[in-house]
Amino acid sequence: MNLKQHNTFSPRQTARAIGVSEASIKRWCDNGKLSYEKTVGGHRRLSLPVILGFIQDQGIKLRQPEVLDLPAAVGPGARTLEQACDLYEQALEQGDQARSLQIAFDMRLAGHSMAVIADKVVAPAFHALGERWQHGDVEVYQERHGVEITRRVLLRLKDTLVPPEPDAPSAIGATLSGDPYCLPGLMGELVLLELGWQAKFLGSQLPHTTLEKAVHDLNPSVLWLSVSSVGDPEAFVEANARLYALCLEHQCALVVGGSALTDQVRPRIKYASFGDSLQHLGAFAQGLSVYTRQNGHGFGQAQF
Amino acid sequence: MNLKQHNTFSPRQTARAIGVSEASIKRWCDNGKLSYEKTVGGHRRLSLPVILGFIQDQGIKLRQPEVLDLPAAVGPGARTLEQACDLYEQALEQGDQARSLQIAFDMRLAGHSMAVIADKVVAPAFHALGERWQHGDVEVYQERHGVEITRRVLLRLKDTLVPPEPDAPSAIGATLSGDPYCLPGLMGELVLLELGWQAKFLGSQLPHTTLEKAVHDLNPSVLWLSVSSVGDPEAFVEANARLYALCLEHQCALVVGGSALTDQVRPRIKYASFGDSLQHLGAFAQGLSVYTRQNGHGFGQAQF
DNA sequence: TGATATAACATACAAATCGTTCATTTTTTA
DNA sequence: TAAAAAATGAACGATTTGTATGTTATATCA
Repeated sequence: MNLKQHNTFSPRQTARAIGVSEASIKRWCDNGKLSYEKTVGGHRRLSLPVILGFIQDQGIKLRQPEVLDLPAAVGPGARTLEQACDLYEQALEQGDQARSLQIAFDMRLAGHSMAVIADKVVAPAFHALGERWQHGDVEVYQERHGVEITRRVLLRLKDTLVPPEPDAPSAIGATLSGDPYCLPGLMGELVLLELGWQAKFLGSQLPHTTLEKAVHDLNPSVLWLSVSSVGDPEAFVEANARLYALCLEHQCALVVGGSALTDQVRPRIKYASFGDSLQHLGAFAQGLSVYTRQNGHGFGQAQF
Repeated sequence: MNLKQHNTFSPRQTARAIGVSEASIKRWCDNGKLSYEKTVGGHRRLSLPVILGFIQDQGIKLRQPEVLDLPAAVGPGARTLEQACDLYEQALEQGDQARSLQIAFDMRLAGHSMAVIADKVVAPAFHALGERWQHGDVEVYQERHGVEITRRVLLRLKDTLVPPEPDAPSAIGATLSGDPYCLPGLMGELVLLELGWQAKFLGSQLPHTTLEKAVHDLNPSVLWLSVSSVGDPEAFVEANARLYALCLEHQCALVVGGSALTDQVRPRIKYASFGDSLQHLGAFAQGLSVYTRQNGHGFGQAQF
């Protein structure tokens, strides 16, 4: 934390807030358009009144006003994934979509994969939100709004991915009836898209019968099931067994994962791969596509 | 990596997209035909809503939509709203997101309001999809995937709207417990945004108690409830009564609408306004903001 | 305190935009 | 139809902007 420098900002922070490049800020400082002070080492420090006066004079918009509200919490974005998670949770709690988006983009710029962002930032942020709800610090509407916000953030992130090749392997994902949680499924789509797959998240609460139809019609290489909630365990196990058999028949790998697959349920279900996290899903998909590239199309699934 | 967060465009990009010379764009800016913002150094920046509004007013068409990150034509354009609805339904059935997006943008560029697109294209397309499902022509997974696709289309459409002013009246929307249909709520958000409101769709399946908290915390001028499905009618009537009372207290207009409000249910619920369609919601919001503008802030709701 | 990672410095460079002028095309007017 | 007016497109050097580089300052942590 940088607590010594209240109310002064680095060129980078200022640049982020205004929405221009760092170089421009420095130029304007040197031109005299922006007044500033120097540290003993020669670093520029800008005061809040100066920045606000500047944007008033020039008629510019503050693209990220929150950057100036929280000087301690910014820099090139959050340094660590944990910090990013905290900030993201905070942004969701405040219903601040712009800030949520910025945090997510910062992580992207820092080079983190979709899987890491999903596993280390988004998922734990919601976990923390749930904890705070149990303690009465957070209302349900805040959590739900957070889901809406995150959905939009994820779709924005999707636009940063290169579109898959037409001949890329395809995957479809869904949650089964009784499981209304759509975010893990959506994040799964992003993870697979990032790896070059043609991934489609079909939606949540799909009856297993229609998923069978989907496998039959779309003939994907992978079917991933996100399981965040299991309504009736017996029905789930039954649905899983039928899906597994169908996938075998269609040379499709069935991947399951999610927080609801506890030690009691997991032994009873069948799958080609099980993943605790989205990173697992990504790793499996990557291994699979390497395998098929080496051996041509059509692969068994006993190997996995 | 393309990580642009603010979609503003330079005169050159705008020129390429419209198919005119860069000089013309600059002239139109200086003539006041195109509103724009200036950077500190005097470079012009144009926003997407401004550009789209301009081409609507002038009756020109986008030669190269892809320059503005808009969907390029991939099939026949629709002439009428009915045609668009048919094509949209077809695209959903095929799980073709690009096509859905293009149809929606065609309508948008043709000058149709969000409310009209929602009422005349999206809603009837899903109605038709439901009909075809009953006849066994369409699977559940296709309808669900259509919901996912439409969610993304709506989000993209949102980018074509002018961002609300900070002092604009605010509205929050949601669906109550037992109602998982989120699309009408989302479309409501777009309709209100188009009219200049600060609108937030909080999500679906919200318990009425947390909505009461939300009204208390966020203090909106309007709470709109989308009702596409009513689980327990008694509970719904009870929740509605409590929300109505709370809204009265907070000078907040309660607007309800949705296909589940049949003649049997409607007489039993209380509201400031009832709407069969999103056009109704828009009309009510517009009337309300005119009224408040004339009479200052703080308005009763008996008038509505 | 000292080692290490991150951020800021100064500088240079490439790309895009600015304002302006002028030739060309299109539209309006006589 | 011909002339006048208006709109458009292209070109120019000057300016602004963003990115990349190697070096120095600051912050963090043991």
